[in-house]
Parts: sequence; structure tokens; C-alpha cells
Amino acid sequence: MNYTISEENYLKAIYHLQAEENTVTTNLLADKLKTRPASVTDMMKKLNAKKLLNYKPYYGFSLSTEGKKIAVTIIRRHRLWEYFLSEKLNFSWSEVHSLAEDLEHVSHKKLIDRLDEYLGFPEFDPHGDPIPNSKGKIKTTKKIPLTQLPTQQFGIVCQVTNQSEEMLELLQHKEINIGTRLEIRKFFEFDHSIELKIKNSIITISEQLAQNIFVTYESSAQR
Amino acid sequence: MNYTISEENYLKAIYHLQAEENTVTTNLLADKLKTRPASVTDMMKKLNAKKLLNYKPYYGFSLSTEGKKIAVTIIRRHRLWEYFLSEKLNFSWSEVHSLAEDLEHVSHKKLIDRLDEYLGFPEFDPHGDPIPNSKGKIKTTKKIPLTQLPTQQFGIVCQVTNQSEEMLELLQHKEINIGTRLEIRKFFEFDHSIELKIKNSIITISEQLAQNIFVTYESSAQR
DNA sequence: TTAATAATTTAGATTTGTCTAAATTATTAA
DNA sequence: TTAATAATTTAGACAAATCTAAATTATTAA
Repeated sequence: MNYTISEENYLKAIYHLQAEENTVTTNLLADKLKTRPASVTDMMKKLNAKKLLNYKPYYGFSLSTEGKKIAVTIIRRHRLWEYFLSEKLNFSWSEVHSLAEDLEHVSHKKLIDRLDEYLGFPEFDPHGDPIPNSKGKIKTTKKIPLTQLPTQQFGIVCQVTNQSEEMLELLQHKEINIGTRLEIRKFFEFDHSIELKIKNSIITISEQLAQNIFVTYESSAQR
Repeated sequence: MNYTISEENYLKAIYHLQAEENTVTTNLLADKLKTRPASVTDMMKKLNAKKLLNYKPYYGFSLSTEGKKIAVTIIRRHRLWEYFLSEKLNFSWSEVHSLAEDLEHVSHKKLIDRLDEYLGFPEFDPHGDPIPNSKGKIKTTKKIPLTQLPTQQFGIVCQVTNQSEEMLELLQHKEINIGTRLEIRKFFEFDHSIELKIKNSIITISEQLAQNIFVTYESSAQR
């Protein structure tokens, strides 16, 4: 029941690609993993032999139920470490990913569950992506600009397009960071400005700013 | 400047063996790493080529200055993770070692330095072993029974011989754990009982108990 | 529908870390 | 001092993960 770092990286990559594309192909995966198509084929044979894939030569592949389960535990580890790095060690949003890429391969269930508990069972990582729980359940979320978030529905800031100095200064002043949980209270037709609730304070932001802030929110749709 | 997990494990093992034995031999190392002598020889050639060892075939080996430096950073990672696991995630003394064996190979200097800072720059791990600082300096310590600790000199509980129920009950009651920092205040000739200071309270323990408690303390000797 | 092109797989090689069995070197006991 | 024994190294093999180059299969454009 233990997989090599390489196997884990392949499983994770396939999982992510599956979420976007309907068929995962050899070249796509080779590209994502910065490896050669021939290497991908080799690994596909191996994962197929372990029944982690549905693989038909020349026709792409998809994760089996078991393969999906493993991918989710790897993603859980990754996102919990990201949360830890950001929340406890004060690493920036841009730094956590690559560090978590290494930490995610430490695979002791008890360690990860204790970490989860220590962090207070966070639901989203610093990028706004949902963290699977210890049973592998994931909240389904969508990523949308803040302008499209329904009122009364909370969202978590996951991305900021436009990384200009001016923009970041404004965000800092308003205390809006990656991971910030916010809720739309009111939308003003006059200038399209938006009244938000962040923690316990109410603030107002312009449409221009809101368009550059992307949030994830829990959607009812199941994948 | 990056080493494989296998190379790191060899370097660490040699470092620890060097501290006990004066010459590290092939069989000794094979035994410690649960591998075969031939495998050790193979790796010695490799580490020698990288100038991490002083190696003379058939005559054992020792770490070069560079090899020692690397070993110390690995040990630093290991002990910081042990401290984290024990202090923050509440793992028991017996569990932390094997978990840290995996975590220690995640080798980003900045991550480890941030972790160190987050933990408050601890000086000793849960086993009472000193944690090298970010520059690689290690406090030299000795492990002695509590009965031999000089008065006015603090020590850190690192080992408890006699693991009987009765003993552990007594330790728990007195709030003496692995990692507990204590200091001898008075030694009574009459019954050889010892008055200790733990945190801010003064307690008394019997000679019998003290003989079974081992502590590390900072010695002035340099290795 | 078929020829050209693109995608994928196979064949064979390489590196790393390990192993067994045999050979070599050092140590020890008579 | 030398023969037996113990320790170490060498030779050659293997599995995992990768690669390049060639072969095969699928797709597409005429």
C-alpha cells in the first residue's frame, strides 16, 4: 500500500488533468510532469498493473477508484502542508506550493491526521482549494471573480490577477489576502461598488478591484 | 549541493557512529543501516568521489569537514521535526523518531530555519539531544544519571530506565517527562534523597528514582 | 479513402542503489 | 611466521525510473 514518489506524482498529475480535460493523454501528462512521452507510457504500464488506472494503449487513461483514492490522500497532504506553511511558518502564497511538493510525500496517515487536527481542520488551503478530509471527502468548489459571487454566500480569496504594486498596496490596506474569507453584503447599482463582510468588519471595494479578485466558493454541484 | 535520501542516511549514520567508535568500519555501518557490506563499499566510493569522506580501502572511513557539515544539517532537521511532532502534534517520545526519519529529508534551508523560529529555537529535542543551530553549532552534552548531575547545573530528562507501571505512575505524578528541564537544589546525606527544581516548583525524589532518570547537560568539553 | 502527420508505444540503453558470490586483503592464533 | 579466519572489496546481476531513436497506431486533410 505504499507508493514511490514518482508513482505519487503521476497519480496526482492525472487526477488534476482529469478534472480539466475529459481524456488524459500521454503527451499532456508528459508535458505536465516535464518528462518524455516514452517515460509516461512506462509508468502507465506499471500503474495499470497495480490496478490504479484504466488504461487502453493508444487511447489515454483515467484513474481507477483506487487510484483516485490515493490521489486524494496525496492532495490532502499537499494542501494541509501548504496551510501549515502559510499559517504557522508565514510563508508567502508563492512559496508554499514548491515546499509542499516535497512534504506531501511523507505518508503516515496518523501524522497527517494529527497535523489536520492541530491546524483546526481547515477547509481550504492558501490558494483557496478545498482540503479533503481524513475520509477523502472534498468540498466541491468553483473559482469565480468576486463580482459574480452570490450575496449571502461566503467565498475564499484564491487568486489575484493584476499583481501591480498599487493593487497589492490596496489589498494590504483592506486586509484582503489569499485565503481571506469574505461575504458580499450589498451590491450598489449606481457605481457597481460592493460592500463586503470580512471577519467582523464591513468594507467597500470598487468594481475594478472586485474584478481582479477571484474566490472559490462551495457549490452544490458534484463531480 | 543536493544529496539523495540514501546518501543522507549514510552520512548521518557515519556521523553517529563516529561519535561512539573511533573508526567506522564497513560491517558496522552495514549493520546500522540494515544493508550489506558490499552496498556500503559502493556508497563509500560514491561519497569519497564527492569528497565527503576520508576513505582508504580496507581501513574504514571518516567524514570530511564538508561531510560533517552536511550530516549536522540532516541531524538539525531531524531533531527540529522531532520537537515539532512532540510539542505541537502531541506524538509520544517513541513515535517521533521514525516520523522524523522521513521528514528530515525535506531539505530547504529556509523551511527548516522558519520551523526553528516557529518552535522558539529549542535547544534540545524530546530525547534530550541537542539541536544544532542554523550555523551548525551544537551544544556539547553528556548523558548521566540524575544522581551525578552537579548542583546548580540544569539537565534535561532524556531517558528513563525501568519502564514499570509503578515507575511511570510516579514520574507522571511528579510531572517528570522526557524533555523536562530540572535542576538539583540539595542533596541529603541521610537518605540520599534529592531536592529538585522543576519549572517553578520544588520537589523531592528518592535515590532509587534518581538512579533511573538520565539527563543530558551542557558540558564544557568540545569534541 | 488514402496518404501524410501526429501521437503513442517499443526496443534498447543509462543511472542509482541494491544484491549475491567470489576474490582479495587484513588480522589473529597457533 | 604462517595458516586460518574475518573483514572488505570486486564482479556481475537486477529493479526502478528515466532517456533516445525507431516502430507502430490513430487521426486528418486532400
